[in-house]
Amino acid sequence: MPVTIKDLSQRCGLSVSAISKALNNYTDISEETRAYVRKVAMEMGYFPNAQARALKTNRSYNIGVVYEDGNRYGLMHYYFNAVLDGFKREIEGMGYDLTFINRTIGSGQLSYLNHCRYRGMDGALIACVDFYNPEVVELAQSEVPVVTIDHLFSGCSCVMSDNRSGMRELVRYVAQLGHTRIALVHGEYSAVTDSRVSSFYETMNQLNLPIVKEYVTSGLYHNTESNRSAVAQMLKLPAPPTCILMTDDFAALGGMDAIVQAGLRIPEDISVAGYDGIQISQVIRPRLTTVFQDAGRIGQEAAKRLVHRIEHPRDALPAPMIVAGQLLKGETVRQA
Amino acid sequence: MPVTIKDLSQRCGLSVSAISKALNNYTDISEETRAYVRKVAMEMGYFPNAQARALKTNRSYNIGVVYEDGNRYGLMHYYFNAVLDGFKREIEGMGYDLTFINRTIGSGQLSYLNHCRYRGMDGALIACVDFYNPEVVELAQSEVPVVTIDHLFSGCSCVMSDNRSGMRELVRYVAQLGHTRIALVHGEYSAVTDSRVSSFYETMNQLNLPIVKEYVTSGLYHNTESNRSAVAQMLKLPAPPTCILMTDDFAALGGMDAIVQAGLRIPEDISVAGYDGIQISQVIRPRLTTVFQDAGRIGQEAAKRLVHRIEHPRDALPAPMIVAGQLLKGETVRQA
DNA sequence: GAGGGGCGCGAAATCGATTTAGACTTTACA
DNA sequence: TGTAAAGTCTAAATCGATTTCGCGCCCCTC
Repeated sequence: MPVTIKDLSQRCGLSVSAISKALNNYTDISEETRAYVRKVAMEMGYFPNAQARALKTNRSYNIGVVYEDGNRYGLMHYYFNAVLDGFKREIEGMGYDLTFINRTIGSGQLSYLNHCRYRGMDGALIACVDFYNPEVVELAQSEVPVVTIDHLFSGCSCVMSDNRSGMRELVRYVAQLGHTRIALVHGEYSAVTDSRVSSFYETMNQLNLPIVKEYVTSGLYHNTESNRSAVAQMLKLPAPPTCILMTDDFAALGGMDAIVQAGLRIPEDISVAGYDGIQISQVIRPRLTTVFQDAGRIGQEAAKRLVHRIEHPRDALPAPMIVAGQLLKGETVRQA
Repeated sequence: MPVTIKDLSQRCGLSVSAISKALNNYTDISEETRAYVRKVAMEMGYFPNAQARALKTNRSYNIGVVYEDGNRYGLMHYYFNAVLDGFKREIEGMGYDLTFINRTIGSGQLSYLNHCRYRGMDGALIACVDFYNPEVVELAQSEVPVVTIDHLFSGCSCVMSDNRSGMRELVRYVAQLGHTRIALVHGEYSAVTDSRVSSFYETMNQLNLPIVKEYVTSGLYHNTESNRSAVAQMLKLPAPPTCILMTDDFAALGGMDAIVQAGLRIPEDISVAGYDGIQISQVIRPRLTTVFQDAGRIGQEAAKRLVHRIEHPRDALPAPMIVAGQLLKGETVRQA
């Protein structure tokens, strides 16, 4: 059994409260006593009981992670896993633990918000979810400090990837290589999709490139099949595009496969690009042209912001942080 | 503020203990009262405070996950993420939460075991770690119920993939296609590596195939560069192998790249196979020949075993569960 | 009608910490 | 020298639950 504060009290010949104060740097404990208590605590291998402390202080040093999308990719989502990994490293370094939030308790059901309250979460990270889910909205607007990734709720901290400039750079790059018939397979409705699609239109307009209605179509993020069929459709057009931008790197694999199946070569016959810059995109051949989003850093920044919000709740909420992407010139886009 | 049991007590005109008993199905509360309390609890949106309950009962309904390997792939490890995903779904369905175990607490350090105690974990999943790490061993041999993936500790529940039969099937398959110069790039030392390597030797012997010393070499799991260089080395041999088995699917991408760089084609000039059967392996072209391990199911079974162990501690420890793999005949191994 | 046995509920201790209020000792100062 | 002010520590309440023990009450039985 772990050593309790009571054990320390007995061993030191001091009251329980004196021990607690000594360990928590209260000023009404002499330097001498404090040092003595610390020494004994170390010797006996004492560490506080998290639940007892949390019960009294309302601080659990535990952060909830809402990480379930409707499509159930969950922990298999490459981009978000990288975000979560960065978040985890950073927040653990600051003394917090990470617990997944779900909607069950014992045999019953609980909303995300109540699950956070149930465990006394100090804050929550919302990533990889449907941000339009009412339960997600409820949590974001509650008293629980929340940080979101790639979606802005009023009153919440937020870190987002700069999808506008990423898409702009990408379009400019392929345009500069001579492509004019550029297609976009975008993901399902979300803030991210919104930024990318509108940036796509904007940039195409700025470059005086024609926007063909059939060239802009909808797929699903992280879903190879949806990109496969979207691309297959496009290839059947009388005048197919010469370059196709996919929803993301992983899904791009499906789109690329459709191209190969159609007997075309990448990039000799048709160019493609992804988005995200996940690890595999740079390991496969041909190396994927894509926009790298520093997911690890995004997670890290999210952790910093959330902890600041928890520990300094009265500070003004800073503007959402925008993390710039970086164009990776791979081997899948070729001079047109 | 959440509703407490005291609020319920006032509202119902019953003692706090009566409320608690009613909600916990004690037999000394009348059916009528029980129903009444439940109804009011529902109306007021009551749910218990996890820390208060855990403090008293020593049951946190929280499971620790040790998930940090020395190589820091952590949450980016495709195979283990799939295991964790299956584990998470299953265990959440049984009313438990998942918290990552690390080695910090506030500003100090804590062993994995003490971190579990600190949070009052009901049990722990050990996956994706160096199983020879002394702290991991300490946790496995402690009073905390533990389930491990792909490594057997005495006294612990365990679910493992059948690496012996998987490797056997794979070797037989490529041999049957006429390959005799079969190479193996295996991963770093571990129980899994051990099974695969010894099964490789066994099967080669059974098939009366020659084992060339230079054909068996060491790489690192999940590391494309190590497989790349291992394969590059082999290709320089006077008589290179005609088929190379890699540490795993992801790392195989590096090995395959080395082959392409050397101006060879897959599988026309040389055959390759991976291991794991992760999602991307079946999306890339050529589709990778590999052994599929049902990671989701492995995680799920691990969850079931762990919970059983927690809830029925006196039951005899069942033998480790061995989950069979399944050969996926892709497009990267060809008739020799 | 007195004793015995359920039944239904309440009082109080408890888990392991934190924190307020107060007590006692020593020092400081007029 | 007396009193105020520090300086150090203790006692006890508290957080929100669970659980043991015991107390009435009703009914049954002899």
